[in-house]
Amino acid sequence: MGLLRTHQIAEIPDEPGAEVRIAGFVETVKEVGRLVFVWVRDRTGVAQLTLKAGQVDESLIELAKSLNTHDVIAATGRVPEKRAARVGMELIPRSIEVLSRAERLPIDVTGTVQTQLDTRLDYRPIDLRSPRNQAIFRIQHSLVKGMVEYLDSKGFVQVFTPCIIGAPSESGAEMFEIDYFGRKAYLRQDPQLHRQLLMVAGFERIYDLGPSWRAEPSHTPRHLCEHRGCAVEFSYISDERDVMALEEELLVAGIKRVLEENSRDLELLGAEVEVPKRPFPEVRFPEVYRILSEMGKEIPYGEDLDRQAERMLADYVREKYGAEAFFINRFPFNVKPFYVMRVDEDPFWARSVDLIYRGLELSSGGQREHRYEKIVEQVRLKGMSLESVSWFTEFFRYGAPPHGGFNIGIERLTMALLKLENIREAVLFPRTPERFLP
RNA sequence: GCCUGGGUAGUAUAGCCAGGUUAGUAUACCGGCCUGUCGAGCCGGUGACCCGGGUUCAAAUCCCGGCCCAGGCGCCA
Repeated sequence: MGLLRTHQIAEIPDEPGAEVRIAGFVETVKEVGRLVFVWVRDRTGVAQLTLKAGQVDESLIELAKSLNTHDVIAATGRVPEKRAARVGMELIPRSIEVLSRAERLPIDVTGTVQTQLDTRLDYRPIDLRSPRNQAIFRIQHSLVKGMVEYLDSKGFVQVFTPCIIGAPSESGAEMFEIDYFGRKAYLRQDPQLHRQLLMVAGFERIYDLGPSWRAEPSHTPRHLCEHRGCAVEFSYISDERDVMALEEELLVAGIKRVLEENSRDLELLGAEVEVPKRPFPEVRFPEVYRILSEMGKEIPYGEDLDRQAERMLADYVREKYGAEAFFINRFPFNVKPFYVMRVDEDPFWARSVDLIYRGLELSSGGQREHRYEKIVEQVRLKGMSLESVSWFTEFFRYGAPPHGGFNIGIERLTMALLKLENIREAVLFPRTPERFLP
């Protein structure tokens, strides 16, 4: 592929005498006496060019000595009779072509001196050259691929729902306001409501892979202003347990793909990954209050969990079930948005489910209310004006199947899977309250 | 948004509390030595106290203001 090179570095044949042309970034130039070693890295690995006086032209040795770290070069050479380089493949070069010169790098991408995340993000395209960073995104790719393959196998259709919406009707989080031809519009904070409208439309099984935006000035290692989600919605469920079962299988499918395809990347990152055992444990409200109380944490009846409570529940589940992934079900309706389905027999509680993995909230979801009168009632209970959400609610007058879904945060999942210390490591170009460049 | 901590060469850090030598170290970079390096080694060199104001004989160090960063909480994916 491509005429500039004949081989990617990992594909160089282990045949003495074979001539190949490779290209990549210069990783290091080392002079040992009159010997010169040049390490070249492409996305597949490292090769060493070995320049020995008498074996290659003097002018080539001079050129090699003049190379800078991260110059981009192409080199033609042959595989030596006896390979001495431990770093990877070795070539005796016949020619070296400098494709692009590099100034001294502003950050260390080798890991010899750890650069702080914020500085690395200032120079993100260069930071991303490190094998470690590339491993993160290859793994993320496999995760998403595994999930998509699973959904496809179950007949789900990938759809694209709007990112610009005309009314700030979803729950809680602040939205980014934009100028829409002189009118106010908003960037979605979740594809939630449009997914539901596709259930009204009779699509039955869909997923939307796309961005969401939160205008919250969150200063934590697990929040972004822009993140991606794998948002799933499907119809004809009997209750929220069907949603949980699907979510379990989805997560397992993604993680299995990573284990199948990324063993070297996982090793490079020192990440320990296991496929979570199914079924995932479930803890329910109001028992959650009792569990926490026994652990010494009092949350008033009917109130939401805080971060500490979430972590304590994760500890509880790990100890009791040995599980890293679990569900929290039946949240109090008063802490959830208007569209969730309440439990008919005890409407204080909602069929609303969070998925926690390695102590981190990966998704919210559950069964949605599909009965028009109930939706209207819940809008009123939330103190919202029916008018503000009628663009959504009105369609439920014309028939809607029972349905549910969830939205798994891709960056959160990547972060938890690889035990990254900061979610910004799991995004190419993170958007946080302080940063929207590069 | 509230709270806490921080800002010293390209990068990462020591020094600050207890103000006073040429601001130390690692790495990067430049030059030199070395014919098998692979975190190469050895020798030499370049290079820094976030900005503004104040206290003081003297400020990287103490005080005030600003800007920037990180983390905790809240919100959540």
